[in-house]
Amino acid sequence: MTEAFDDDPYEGALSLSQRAMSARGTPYLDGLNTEQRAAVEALDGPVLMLAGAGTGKTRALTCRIAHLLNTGRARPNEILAVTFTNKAAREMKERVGALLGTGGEGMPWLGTFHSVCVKLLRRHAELVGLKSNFSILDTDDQIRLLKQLILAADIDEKRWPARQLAGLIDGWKNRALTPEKVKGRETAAFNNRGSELYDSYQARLKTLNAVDFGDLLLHMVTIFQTHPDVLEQYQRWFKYILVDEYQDTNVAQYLWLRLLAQGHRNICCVGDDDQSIYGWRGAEVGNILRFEKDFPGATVIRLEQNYRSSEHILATASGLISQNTGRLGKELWTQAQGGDKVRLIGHWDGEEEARWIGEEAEAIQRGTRGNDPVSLNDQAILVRASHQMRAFEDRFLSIGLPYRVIGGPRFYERLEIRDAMAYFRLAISPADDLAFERVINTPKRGLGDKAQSRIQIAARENGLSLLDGARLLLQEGALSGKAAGQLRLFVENIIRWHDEILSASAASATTAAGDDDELIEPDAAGVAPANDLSHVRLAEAILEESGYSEMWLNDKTPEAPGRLENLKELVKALEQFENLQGFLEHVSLIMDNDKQENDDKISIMTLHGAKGLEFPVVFLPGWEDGLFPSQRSMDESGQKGLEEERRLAYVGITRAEQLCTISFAGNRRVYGQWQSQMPSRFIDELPARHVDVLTPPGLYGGGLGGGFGSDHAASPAMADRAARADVYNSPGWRRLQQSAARGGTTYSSPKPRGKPVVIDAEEAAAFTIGDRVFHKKFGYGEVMGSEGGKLVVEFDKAGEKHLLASFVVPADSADDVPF
DNA sequence: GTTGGTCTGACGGTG
DNA sequence: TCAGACCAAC
Repeated sequence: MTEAFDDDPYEGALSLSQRAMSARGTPYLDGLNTEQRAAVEALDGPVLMLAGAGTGKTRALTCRIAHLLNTGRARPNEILAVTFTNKAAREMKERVGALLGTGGEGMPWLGTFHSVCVKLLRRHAELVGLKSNFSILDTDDQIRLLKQLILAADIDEKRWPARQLAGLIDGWKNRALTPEKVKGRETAAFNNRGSELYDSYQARLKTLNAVDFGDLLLHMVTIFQTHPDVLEQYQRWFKYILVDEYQDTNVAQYLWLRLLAQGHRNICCVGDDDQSIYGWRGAEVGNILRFEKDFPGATVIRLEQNYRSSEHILATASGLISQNTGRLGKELWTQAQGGDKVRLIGHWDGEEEARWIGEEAEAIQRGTRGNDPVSLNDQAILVRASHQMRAFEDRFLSIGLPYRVIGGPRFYERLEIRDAMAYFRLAISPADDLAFERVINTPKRGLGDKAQSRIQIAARENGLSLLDGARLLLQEGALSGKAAGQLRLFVENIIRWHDEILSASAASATTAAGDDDELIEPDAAGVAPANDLSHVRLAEAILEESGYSEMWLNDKTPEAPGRLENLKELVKALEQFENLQGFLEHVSLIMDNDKQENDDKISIMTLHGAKGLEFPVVFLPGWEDGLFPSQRSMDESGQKGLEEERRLAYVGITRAEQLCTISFAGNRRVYGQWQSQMPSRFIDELPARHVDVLTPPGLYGGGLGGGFGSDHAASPAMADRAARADVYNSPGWRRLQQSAARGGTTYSSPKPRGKPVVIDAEEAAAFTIGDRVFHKKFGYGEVMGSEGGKLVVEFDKAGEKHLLASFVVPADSADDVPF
């Protein structure tokens, strides 16, 4: 695990490249600052580029690639450059292309970790018992498969849901732990059978000739570790390695990189420990903190000049992040001066917050806030969790404010698209059992649970795929008339489609022969526009002949037309690909959905999704304890979790160039129930000097402030003083902050005691606020009030619950009740 | 086997 | 709020 990087046989390469450098100009170096330039020119040996938010990291990185190519140190296909997102990969490709005046193609190994690994794994699949045409399961498939395994293991799926198992297994894979390595590390989860389930999951994947996302990395690490010859080949091949967002790498990615970097030792990692926000999916900030130990003699370059944000915004972000411990430490600075302070405003509830932000965005767009007009495209709302988006969508729809949701439910995750894709998958590989299961009874073919389980049994007993199992049953005449007829049709269709694909690919194989030029491959399977569109026709035919399109035509629900529309779009998207196979690959890895739109719209996205982006105007709503920082994060990871949330806040603030507005609401609907919220503890950590508080008096005190938010902008200084006095110094604020600091359980504002709670006619006044009650599952608690006919009880152990009064009894009578 | 109604528990994000 | 699970009726 700790192989030393002690010997570097490529030191002599220097003179060669220097010769090359003098041959061509280096215009791309112009305009870089000293540090950026150092980062671009330190080509050899390990380099760690600590690049704070907005310091021109991508610029430095792309210039570095250009420089590598321009100085002749490496050919485009000898550079391995990995990113986390498709967006980042695309951007880098484009920018390198622009710098060099080439198309931006021609860097086959610039991509996401996953896409690079797929490419590698297709070449070496047999080393881990797969065929090179393995399919990539998405989360949905994964869950369905795990569900079956849990069922088969006779474990209560209620108690141990498949989602949780998926999380467990992902966690292991992120840490590069194979089932063998997990054995003996058993936890109580899944009745101590977690590793057993993991093992059978992997076995099942192998028989399905499939991998999940985690496997892409894990398998490659396994191959590199067990086949030194393969590893050496790539160590030699990749002369330079570049890694974006290094702080987000997990253990598997880290090992993968280290193994590959052992050859030339030319690895350049770019990252910012303050922007590490993916701990929950296994990212190890430790990787970046440890870089200099891992790669002795590494050059460390800090990019600290910020070109993005105004002075106050930067200072606010810095003040906040300085509360974190264990940082590598960077001092961001800017030449920019003046500008608006970060604004802070509290609202009565989430809807009010959405309303205010909508109005504010429009005012800023028109320039009626005393500012220059800012288009909606240049404004963004960044939320902690995607469910917060809804309030904004509702509001914006009703006032007709154009918006776009970025990273919302993705096109390819829609039901109808997944169904259609399952048909395509079956056509390509009829043995794809997961796809078979998905659509065997969609549209309804009268093949319900009973028929399906018979097919399952027939398949398992004979070691066949479900399709072949079904054929067997048909041959034996084991099914009754109607079901048999439908099944026969289904099976015959699949085989016919499959045959068409086979003959189509046989035809194209004769025309398109060509060997791999060493490790150079045509980029991703068939993204090039195809002139032969037979696969598009086939796709249409599949949707027709399966009866799938018809199913939605006959569907009277309001969403049916939209679904048909989506299916059309799907078929259209196919035109860009050479064949169905290439399309499926694209979908499983790319799956992104951001269309180029030219309309002026405000963006709504999650904080995670906003990383790497910047906007002149940014709104950061929902800064409430429990929501942000998220309760779950703190429960799961304690102090570490809180610091990660703080980094997320830092990422949010640093997205803003000119104007950043933080807001919180006193009340919010959670799971459709109203809940009182407390301002986020992060608000208290903002350096007051750089913050304008727009909150009017009385949000938490007496009368609830309606009517604020309109006039304070006219006299910001006054509003500032008045508001600060109220918000920062009011007893209410202090009390809230103190109870937050105690980590108190109370998310409810104080309620008057002794007032009867009317639940319904029968139960009227059965309970009073402040009553102690007992519930058979949640234990003892205190009645806080009522809502929507339900009792609100704060349980000592289980927290606040909303439940029917009939489920609790007065605490003192608990012993009398035979539960 | 299908449909439809009620009940329950989840909502952190990504490839 | 809302999807999925569950159960009763057709």
